[in-house]
Amino acid sequence: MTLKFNNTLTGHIDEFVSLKDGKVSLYTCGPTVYNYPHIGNWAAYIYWDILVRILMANSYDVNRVMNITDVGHLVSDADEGEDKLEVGAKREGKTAWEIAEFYTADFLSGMKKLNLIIPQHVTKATEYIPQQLDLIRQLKEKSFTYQTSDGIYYDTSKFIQYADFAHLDLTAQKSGTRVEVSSEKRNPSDFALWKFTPTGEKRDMQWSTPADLLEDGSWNMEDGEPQDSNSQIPIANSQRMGFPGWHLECSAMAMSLLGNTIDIHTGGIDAIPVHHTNEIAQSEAVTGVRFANYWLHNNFLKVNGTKISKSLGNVYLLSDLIEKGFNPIDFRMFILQGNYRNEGNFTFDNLTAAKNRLNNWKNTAAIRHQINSTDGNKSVAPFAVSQAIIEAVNDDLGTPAALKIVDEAFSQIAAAKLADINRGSLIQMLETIDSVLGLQIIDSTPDIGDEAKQIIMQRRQARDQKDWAVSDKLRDQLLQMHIVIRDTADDSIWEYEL
RNA sequence: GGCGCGAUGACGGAACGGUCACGUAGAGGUCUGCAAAACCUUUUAAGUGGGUUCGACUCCCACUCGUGCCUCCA
Repeated sequence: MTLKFNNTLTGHIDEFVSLKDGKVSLYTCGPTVYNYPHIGNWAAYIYWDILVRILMANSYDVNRVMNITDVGHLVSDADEGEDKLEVGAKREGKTAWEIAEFYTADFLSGMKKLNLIIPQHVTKATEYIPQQLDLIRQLKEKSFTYQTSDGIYYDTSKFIQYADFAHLDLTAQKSGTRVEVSSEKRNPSDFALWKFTPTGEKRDMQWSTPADLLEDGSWNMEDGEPQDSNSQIPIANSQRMGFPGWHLECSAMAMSLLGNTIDIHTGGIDAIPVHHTNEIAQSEAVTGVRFANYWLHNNFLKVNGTKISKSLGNVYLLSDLIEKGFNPIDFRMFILQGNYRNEGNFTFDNLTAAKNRLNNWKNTAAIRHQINSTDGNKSVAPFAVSQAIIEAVNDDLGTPAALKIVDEAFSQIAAAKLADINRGSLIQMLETIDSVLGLQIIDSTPDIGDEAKQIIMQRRQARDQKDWAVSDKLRDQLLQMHIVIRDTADDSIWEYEL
C-alpha cells in the first residue's frame, strides 16, 4: 500500500517516503488571526486534516506544526503597507494582542466544529521571536542580508536557485511595469526579514532589534524582549524597534520544532511564488539542505462560480452556514466530494446535496442499532471496504473515490435484510469512515430511546394483525419523535427525520 | 503585460486511448394495505476549432471563457 501526493517540488505525483521510518513531520501554514476565516480558508484546513488522517491510517506517527500568524503579515506581500493585525486592532478599537487572542480562539473553536484534528504544535509567531532573530543572524553571517532604512532584507540574488520552486521568471518580474515607491530593495523579489517600526509610529507588537543584526549596531537590548509601546522610548531607539517579516516566521517555527528538513509542507497555491519560495530561500540558505521533501498546495474554492472576495459580497463564514441550518460537517462532506487540487464551486444547492448524502449515510449507520445478532451470515459489510477506503485516499487524497466506495457498500447494506448484516463489520466500517474522513458518523447517530422502541414493537404487532389504523397511528407518533419508519418485506427499519 | 492552472450531464464530481463512476435533484416504472425506502429506467455529458490515431472526454496545437500569482485574501 503506497501513499502518493502531487508534489509541487517535482511537479508530479510522487510516492511518499518519510525521512524517518514510521514518522512524518508536517508543517501547515495556518491562519493570520486578524479576522474570521471564510469557507475558502476552511476548505484548505479540511484537505490537510484528511492528509493527517490518511497518514495516521497508514500507521505514521504524525508530528505537525501549524503556525498562528499573529504579527508581521502585511497588507501587501511586497513588504509594504500595514500589518494586518494592527489594521484589525484599529478597526475594532482593541490592541493587536487582543485581536490575535480573539481570532485565535475563534479559529480553534472552528477547528473543533469541523472535526479537524488539532496539530501537536499550534505555534504563535510572537512566541518564536528569538528563533526568528537567530535565523536572521545566521543569514547575516552568510551575507544573505542587507539593511535599508525600513528593515533588514534578504538578497534573493544570492540564493541561486531562488526561482526554481515556482518557476519564476525573475527578469520578466524585474522589467515588469511595477514601479515601487520605496525601493531600496536590490531586487524586486527581495523580501523583509525584519521591519523596523517606522519613526513616530506606535505599534502594539514590536521587539527590540538585537545590536549585532544592525549594520551600525550599538544598541544593547535583550533579544526579542517584548516592549510595551506605551513606555517612554527615545525616538532614536524606537527606530530600532521592529517586528518579523511574515515569511521568516514560518521558517523559524518549522525548523525549530521539526528540524532542518521536514517531510511535508502544505499551503494554498497562492503561497507558491512568494511565501513558500521565500521560506525555502531563508531556510536552505542557512542549512544547506532541502527544507521540505513534499509540498502540497490546495486550489481555491469558488463561490457561485466566481472567486471569493469582499467586493463581490460572497464571503461566507462558518457561522453563515450554521445560521442557514447546516451542520459544519455538512460542509466538510461538500469539500470531501472534490479533490484539493481542483477549484471547487460552493453554492447552497451544492451544500444541500452534500448534506443529503451525509444524511443518507447517517441512516445507514443507524442500522447498527437495529441488528441483534453479531454474526449475520452474509458479510454485507466486508472488511475489504475499510481497506478500499484507505487505498482510495492514499492516492493523492482521493476522497471522491473513497465516498463512492462508501456509497456502494452502504447501498448493499440498505438493501439487505437486517438478519443478514454483520453488525461487527458494519461498525468497523463506520469506524474507518470516521477516522479517515472525519465525518462523525458514529457520534451523530445515537440509538433511539426505549419508548420509541416500544412503539415500534407495538406497531409491528398491529401490522402482523393487519390493523392498519393502529399501525398508522403509531407511525404518526414516531414521526412526532422525529423518527421515520420504512417497512421492507422483512423488517421495519427506523430512520432519523433529517 | 509576465508566469501558471482549469473547462465533464440540471448541479457537485471521478476514472479512463475503445465499454463514460458516484452523489444530489427531476421524470417514469417495479414493489407496497398506505407511506417511506430500496431497486430498475431515464433525456446522443465533455467550451470552440483543428490535428495525431483504426478509435479521443482522455494525447497535441490554437482560440474562447474562468481563475491564481506578480498587485490584500487559503
